[in-house]
Amino acid sequence: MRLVLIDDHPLVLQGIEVVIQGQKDMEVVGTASCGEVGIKVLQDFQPDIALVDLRLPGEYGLDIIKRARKIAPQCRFIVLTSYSDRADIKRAMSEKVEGYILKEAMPEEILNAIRLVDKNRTYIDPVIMQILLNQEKDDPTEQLTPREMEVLEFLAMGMSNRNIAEALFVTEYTIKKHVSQILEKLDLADRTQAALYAFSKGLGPPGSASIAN
Amino acid sequence: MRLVLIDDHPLVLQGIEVVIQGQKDMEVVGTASCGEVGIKVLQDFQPDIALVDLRLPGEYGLDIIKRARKIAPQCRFIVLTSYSDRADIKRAMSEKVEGYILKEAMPEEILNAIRLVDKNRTYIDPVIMQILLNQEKDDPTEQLTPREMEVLEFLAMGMSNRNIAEALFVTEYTIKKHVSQILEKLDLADRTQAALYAFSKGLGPPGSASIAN
DNA sequence: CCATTTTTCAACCTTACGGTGGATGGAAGA
DNA sequence: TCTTCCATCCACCGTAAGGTTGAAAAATGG
Repeated sequence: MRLVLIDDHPLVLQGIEVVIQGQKDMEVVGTASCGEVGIKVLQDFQPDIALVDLRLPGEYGLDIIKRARKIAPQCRFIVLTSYSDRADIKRAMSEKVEGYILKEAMPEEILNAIRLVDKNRTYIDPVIMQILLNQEKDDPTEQLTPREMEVLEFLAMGMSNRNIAEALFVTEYTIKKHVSQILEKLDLADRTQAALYAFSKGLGPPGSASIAN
Repeated sequence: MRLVLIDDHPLVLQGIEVVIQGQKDMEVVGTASCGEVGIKVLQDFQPDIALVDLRLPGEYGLDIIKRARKIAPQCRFIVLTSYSDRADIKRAMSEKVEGYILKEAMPEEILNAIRLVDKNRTYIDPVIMQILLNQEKDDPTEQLTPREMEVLEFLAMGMSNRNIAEALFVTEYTIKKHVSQILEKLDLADRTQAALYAFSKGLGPPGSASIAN
């Protein structure tokens, strides 16, 4: 198995490399600490499996995977993520990948995942699986219609009803209606609470929770 | 030098350990992956230096350091943090520690920091230093008076003027005045934008950005 | 002690916001 | 086909929010 690692933390890189060096059926053929280099490495080495961090400087790890699919079609991708990133995980599920592992996981679990994926199976960390299930069970945003979700995202950007109306090419009346529905469904008092709620769930300007100022 | 490592990511732990094993003047005497165990380890081994992750499950790494000061007084503390946590860094500066390093840093930099701290000096990653300087230079919240900051925190909790007034034992007029001042000073349109702004800076309900849902 | 800033309170006005009720057309599904 | 849900638009109403101006304690700092 030829592996490529993409993570912006040298220590994590080192850690994984050490874990893998102990296995004789695996080999790390290349590493990268940002997406740009990562793409290049994937193209050059054409590995069997790539471990990619979800959070990379500049662009999301998922965008890199999307691009990498084209230049390294045979490569399977395993997403590395942290438990504290769970707000992003749901969004991450949109792009299909072969595996999800938590950085909090034990090294053995990582090896396990790699071997499973090598056998053309999918590995999703049980903790992540549980997060997804729980989220879909009692997440009030599930009650929102697609259009309401769209409006909620604009709310999370601090926009007024009028601006949202212009952005969506409808009248302000319509937006007011949607906002009312959102507030009722989520049991919130006003748009500010809705904005904060949405923002805390990872909506709003991408990455602003971490990139803020 | 006797070191203790506290980080909830086994891979990072492994990475640091490998880096340090190559040095003959250093020795890792204990590791922990959460605050509770961390305190115990610090008490038992009484190390010279401890590397502590800023984000730990449950409580903030800083709270652990605060507690650890009492049970391991001679121990110097180096905070490990990620660049994406920079919203937390400012808050972290309140608790005085001997060193700050980024996980994105090269291993040599970490060794360098440890050696400096061992010589009773302080090491702050130049990138972090720059973040702090930039923040203090053009951070609009610096223009706010203490009272306005207080009100801003309530805004970040999604509270109405009336509720804030009650909480602070003043009239609603006063809060309206403060809110107007805040909006003008920060160049924002309405309370929602103010709330989002404050929230992204780490105000609002503690840790809700990451613990949400 | 004086100047400045901060905090507080107040009146007035305009606008945005949120609640309520109703109406329409379309799409999806039983 | 009929029903349900969704998205859209409209009107009315009350209240909250934000801008403006002014002013008077209170604290700060030289």
